[in-house]
Amino acid sequence: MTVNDWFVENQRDLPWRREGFGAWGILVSEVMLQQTPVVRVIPRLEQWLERWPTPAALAASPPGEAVRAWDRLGYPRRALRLHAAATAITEVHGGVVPSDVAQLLELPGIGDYTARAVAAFAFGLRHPVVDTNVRRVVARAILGQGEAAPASTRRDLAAMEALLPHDEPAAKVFNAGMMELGALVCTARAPRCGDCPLAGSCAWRAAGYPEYDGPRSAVQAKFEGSDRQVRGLVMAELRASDIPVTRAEIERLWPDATQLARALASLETDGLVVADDSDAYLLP
DNA sequence: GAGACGTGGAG
DNA sequence: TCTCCAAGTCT
Repeated sequence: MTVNDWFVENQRDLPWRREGFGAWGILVSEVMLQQTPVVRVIPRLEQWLERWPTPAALAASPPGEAVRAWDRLGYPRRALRLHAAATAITEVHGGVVPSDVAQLLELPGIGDYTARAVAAFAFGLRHPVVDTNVRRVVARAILGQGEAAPASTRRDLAAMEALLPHDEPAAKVFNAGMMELGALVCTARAPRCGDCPLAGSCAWRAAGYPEYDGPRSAVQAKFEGSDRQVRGLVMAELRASDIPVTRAEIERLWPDATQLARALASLETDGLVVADDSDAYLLP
């Protein structure tokens, strides 16, 4: 069976796939989905779009409100960048999400994946879309490897380009289908090869599922005790407060004063936190 | 290219 | 309990 046929039959009913969802909604969904599971994105996305149905609406709110509404999706710099992207769309593109990949890449927080995802899914343009799912499916089905090598934009885009149907609508379905296949069937942990439309032609399966022996991506640093954890605690405190939080209150969040100061300073550098004139802290 | 950057669910 | 992983981006 082809990936496209499989997708038409087996795709999930996700909000951003609904007819007429809109480029802005798709852009927001793609940013929220960066490193964050679908199930956690859906409720937050719907609240977000109800409050900010257009880029101009978001741009008209303070950036801190975007950070607050981001809630616990993680990587709150994404919220700040999404706000900055909304501002750029409003001021530079007349409030209309651009369809051009190069223009999308100019927007804060929009990288190689998201730019092409928006161009392909919101505008139906034929661009290879490569995320972690696609890289894994290609690694297995085409290259015969159990895992994808560390990401390489040039190589990954070329590999997907070679597989992409020439026809524009078919290309859009194929992009979505490869991602969906990786998300539902060709999963990282325990792939369900019995349900895979590519089982008959899969190079990895044909080779007897050899163990992956290539270069591996770096293992994510331990979270417990990290600056990331401290930053997360500070941000949760600020999100929960309508008024500036005093330095003393923040210092109660973490026993290591040096590490806390470092985390707080990095949050200020990122623009996620602002200090007022009485050494209290708040969202921008 | 390596490393930083949140959060929470699954096995 | 602990490791892995989830539609990446930026420096």
